[in-house]
Amino acid sequence: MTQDERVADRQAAEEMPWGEVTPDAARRLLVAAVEAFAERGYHATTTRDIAGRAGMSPAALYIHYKTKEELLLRISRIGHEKALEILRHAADGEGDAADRLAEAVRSFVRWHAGHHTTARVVQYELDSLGAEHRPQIVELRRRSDAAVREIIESGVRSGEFDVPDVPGTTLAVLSLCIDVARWFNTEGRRTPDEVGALYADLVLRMVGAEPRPAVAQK
Amino acid sequence: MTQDERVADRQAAEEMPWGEVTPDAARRLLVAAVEAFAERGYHATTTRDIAGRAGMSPAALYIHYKTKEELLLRISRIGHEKALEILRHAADGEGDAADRLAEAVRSFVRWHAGHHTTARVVQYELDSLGAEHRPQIVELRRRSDAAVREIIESGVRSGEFDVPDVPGTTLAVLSLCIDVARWFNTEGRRTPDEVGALYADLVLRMVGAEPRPAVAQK
DNA sequence: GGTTGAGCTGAGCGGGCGCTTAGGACCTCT
DNA sequence: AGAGGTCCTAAGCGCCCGCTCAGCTCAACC
Repeated sequence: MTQDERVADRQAAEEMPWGEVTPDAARRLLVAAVEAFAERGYHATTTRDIAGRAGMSPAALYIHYKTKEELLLRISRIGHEKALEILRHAADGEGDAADRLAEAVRSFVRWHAGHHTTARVVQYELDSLGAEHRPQIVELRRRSDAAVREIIESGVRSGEFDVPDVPGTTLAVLSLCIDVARWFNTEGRRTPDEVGALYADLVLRMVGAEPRPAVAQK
Repeated sequence: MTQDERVADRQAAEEMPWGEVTPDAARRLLVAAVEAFAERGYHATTTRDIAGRAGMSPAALYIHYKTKEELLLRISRIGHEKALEILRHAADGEGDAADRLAEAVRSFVRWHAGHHTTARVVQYELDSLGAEHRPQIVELRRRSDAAVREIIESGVRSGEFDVPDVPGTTLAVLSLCIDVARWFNTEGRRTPDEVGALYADLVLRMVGAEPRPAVAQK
C-alpha cells in the first residue's frame, strides 16, 4: 500500500458512508451485500449474487471475508454503532429534555429513512446472525435503548414530561423509529427530513411535553 | 367426508385459530409452516422442516399445497383478513372517535402480541411473495390503512383530535402497532393486554385527544 | 369382496448453494 | 531479470434444496 493510498483510505473513512471498510474491493463487496440483503433478505441472497453486483467472481468474496455471515456481521456492527452514535450524540447534547428527545428522534429517523437499505439489514436481519455473533450486537442495542431512556427519565425528573411507563414508552419510541426502515420508500411522497420532523412532533406528544413552536425545517 | 366430519369442520372454523383450513393434515402443515417461518424466515425454512414438524414426510406437503410459496400466501391472506377484520370492527363500533381509535389500537396490538408468530410472518415476509401473489395482499393492507385513517379523520372533523398530518399520523399509528410483532416476546414482562392498553394511551396522546380516565384493565 | 380414490411414503432427480483450491496476472523491491 | 506477495479467476466439490413419482394402505362404496 502506497502513501497516497493510505491518505485516500483515511479520507474515505471520514467522508464516505462505508469509508471505514478497506480495501476498496472489500467495500464494494460490502455495499453490494447491503443492497442484496435489503432487497431479498440474507438467506435468499447468494454469494454469487453479491460478487456479481461487485463485478467480481464468486471466489473473490472469500479473500476479504471468511464466510457470508461475516459480511452480515460487519454490516450489522457498523450500522448499530452508527445508530448508537446518533442517539448518544442527541442524549449528550444541549437543551432541555424535549430538545434532546426531539433531536434524537429527528436524527434517528432521518438515518433510518435516508439509509433505509442499510437500516433494513441492520434492524431486520439480526436473527440471521448465529449465536456466537449475536451477543455483541444485542449489547449495542441495549445501549441505544439506554440512551433514549436516559432522555425520557431526565424529562420526567424535570417535570417536562408526563410518562406513566418509562420503559414501555422508551420501547415504543424506538420501535416507531426503527419501523421506518420497513416502510420508507425513496419513491414515496416524504423526504427523510419531513418524516423526522413529523415523528419528533408525534413523540413529544407521546411523552406529554408542552407544545412548542415548530423548528425551522429545510 | 361424513356428516360428523362436516360438523367438526364448521365448528373448527368458528372456534380455532386456523379453523378455516381443512382437512386436518393441511392445517397441521400450515401451523408448522407458521412456526418455522416465524423462527427462521421464509427462505431459511425448508419444506423438509415443515413436513417434519407436522409429523409427515416431505412429499406429503405437495398433496395439500402446490408449492412452498402457496403455504406462505395462505398464511398471509388469512392473517391480513383477520387484521383487517379487527380494524374494521373497531372503526364501525360505538362511541366517539377516541373510543374507536383506542379500541382499534388495543385490539390490533393485542392480536400482534398474542399471535406474534403469525403476525411476524404476516407483516415481515410479504416481500417473499412473488409478484403474482403480492397485489391481493397489498389491497388488504390498503383497506387496513383506510380503516384507521377513517377513525382519525372523524376525530379531526368532530374536533376531538388535533392532527396536522392525517396520512402521516395514520402511517405512524399502524407502524407502531405492526412493529409489536417484531419485538414482542412471550417470556417478556408484559402481557398482550398490557401492551395494548399502553399503546392505546400513547396513540391517543399522538392525536392530541383529551386525557380520559383509564379503562378497566384485566 | 372387489374396485376405487384419497392420503401418504421412500427414493431420488436436477440444480443451485456455500465454499475451496490451483494457478495466473500484476505490482514492488532487489 | 528474478523473487515474493497480493489479489483475483476458472473449475468444481460435496451438500441440500424444492419438488416429483411410483407404489402402498385403507376406508368407502357397488
